[in-house]
Amino acid sequence: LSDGSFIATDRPRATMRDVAALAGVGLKTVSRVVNREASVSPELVLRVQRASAQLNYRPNLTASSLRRLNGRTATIGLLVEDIANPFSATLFRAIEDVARERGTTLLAGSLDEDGERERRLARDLIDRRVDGLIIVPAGADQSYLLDEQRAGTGVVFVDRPPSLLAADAVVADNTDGAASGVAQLVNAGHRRIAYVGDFTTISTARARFAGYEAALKDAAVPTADALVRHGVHDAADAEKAALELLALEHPPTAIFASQNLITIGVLRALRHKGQHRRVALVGFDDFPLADLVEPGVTVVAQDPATMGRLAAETLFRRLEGDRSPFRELTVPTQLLQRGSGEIRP
Amino acid sequence: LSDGSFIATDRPRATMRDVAALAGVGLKTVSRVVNREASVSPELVLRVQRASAQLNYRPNLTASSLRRLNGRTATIGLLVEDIANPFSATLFRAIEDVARERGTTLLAGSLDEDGERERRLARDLIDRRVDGLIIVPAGADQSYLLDEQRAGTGVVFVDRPPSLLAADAVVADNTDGAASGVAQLVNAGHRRIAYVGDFTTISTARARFAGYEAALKDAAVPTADALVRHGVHDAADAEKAALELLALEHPPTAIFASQNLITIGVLRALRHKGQHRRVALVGFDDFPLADLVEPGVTVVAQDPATMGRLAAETLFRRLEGDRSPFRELTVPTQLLQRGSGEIRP
DNA sequence: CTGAAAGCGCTTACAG
DNA sequence: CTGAAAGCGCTTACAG
Repeated sequence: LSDGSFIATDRPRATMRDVAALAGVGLKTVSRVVNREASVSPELVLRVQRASAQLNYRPNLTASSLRRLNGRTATIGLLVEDIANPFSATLFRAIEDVARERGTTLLAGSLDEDGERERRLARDLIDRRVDGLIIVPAGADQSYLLDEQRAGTGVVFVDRPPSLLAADAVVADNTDGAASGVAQLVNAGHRRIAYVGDFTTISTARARFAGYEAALKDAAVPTADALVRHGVHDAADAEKAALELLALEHPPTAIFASQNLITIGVLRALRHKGQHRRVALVGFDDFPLADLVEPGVTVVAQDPATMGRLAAETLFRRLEGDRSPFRELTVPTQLLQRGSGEIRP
Repeated sequence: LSDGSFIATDRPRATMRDVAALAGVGLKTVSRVVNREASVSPELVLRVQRASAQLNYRPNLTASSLRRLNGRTATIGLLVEDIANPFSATLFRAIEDVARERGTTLLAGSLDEDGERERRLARDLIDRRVDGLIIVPAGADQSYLLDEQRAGTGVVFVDRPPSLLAADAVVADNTDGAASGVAQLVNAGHRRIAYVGDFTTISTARARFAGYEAALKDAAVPTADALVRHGVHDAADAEKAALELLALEHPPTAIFASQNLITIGVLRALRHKGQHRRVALVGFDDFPLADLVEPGVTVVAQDPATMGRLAAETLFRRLEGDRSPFRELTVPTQLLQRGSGEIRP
């Protein structure tokens, strides 16, 4: 064990050639042993393994994939909104578990709703020759990936479908799910139901707003522009928007929030105003501890673990040669009644 | 836009050679343009760019790093406990932000406290020739990385220091932080303070337990084995352990939890038994919504964003040639009093 | 069962 | 300013 000073021998890494020389065999024999090809005599296998261990040899995967016929790197890329968001983190973990079974490693990045960054990071992953990409798209146009698809890279979208590109996608039942959440509020007796949602450039935000409108229409509840807030993206925005709604002359008696951070922000505003037991709240997308606050937060729960698993399985099927038509898989949501959505006006 | 059928031209990807041929220049000239080397005539630059665009050329980063002298791949590897845990996810995001400024991409994996998996995944990342590794170690021996360090790979540990290996590390002030949390409970008047903590194989769990013991000793409060539960790793374990503690003949009047999932599990048990306003609770590591439950959960908050940033900055300094002695950076924790820790016996 | 030669897509070292 | 040759560490295609 060192005394803490920096170790910098910069001892060069042993190559296959070095192992071959030490073992007294040809380069190709070392390659066979490393790749566990059967046809090597036990004695040579042993000599190669000894030399490998002695030199602490580690194969260079990037070099091997260069010459390999299929060019596969056993790497896939994942682009999400923000890895620090629990939805994205759960997606990552589910995809990681599927990838691990295939000996595949994940490159990942956060897009922060920036379409330009999406293109830049996707290009970066392509330049590293990932076998496939799983993307929560931020931009409004994914046609830049067409040539990539043609070159054989697997491309699967998750959470949001692609625009201007045909590809596989795994999404939640955003419209129906949102409608079920709003219907819950209607059934509790509410008529003044506010909507606090994300940028309308985001397809899921549009779909959820459509569900909100549909549920109101179904119940013959008139919509009111004053109760609708688009373009709210994080918890701080949402808290502000909710405070404004509560300050209206005719404030809402219930609020529907289009994603987890918005729900949390609205919740903070309700707490701040002491209205959390009086104004009903339903959020889209579940979040940790939603059941432990008082009252518990009623949510339309998505299933990000299933969405991630399905996206990864779809990608690997494509990489294994599946050429069937593209599919859009819809993962059901589930209304979890915990109290906040059952408050009556 | 396609009709939804699978596109599979498998049009081969254009290479630098193809671009050179189409532009009517030498291979090296294309390389110069791609790498933005100055000494190319404007006319040739234009021809190369036209040909590149026409062929939808994308450079192969793995091929370029192969021949490049420093062998750098502009990729770093991150191994955490579980990317779905908010602590790990925040760490990832902070490291990602530093890496992005350096044009570097992240490969990441979850270890689930499995030392064998740590070695396997670390080897996998090494075989992909990452420039550096940032690791939350799961195993009890990181000496397997010594040859890697010598070969020039940057290795930085975060959250937990390495064992049997000298390397840079960024950690929280686990012992002092835990002691401050337990001191809060002592100051509120408690004498029967339980400890619910993780596996003692985890160095941070040991350090936090040491803080618990030190705070009790400082206050001349005798320790009681019946009030100490080690080996609790997730929320379900913690809920069970807390229920057992509450069922003791002389149950604790306060509980100290050694990490975020344990705190949440203990909280569930207290709720379940209707004891959350009677039994005090302090947790190590903050978590979302800890301030929104009632009473708010008093925690010893870590700063995973700062820890991740410092770890990444340390790694990049090493990659840029810093040869100073290894350092262990300690990031302070902060006691956040929210109510649960201020409950009196 | 084994290995020498060629080549993957690029950068390096060198010559013009 | 430009490009032909050699080589990075490996796999392929082939010959023995």
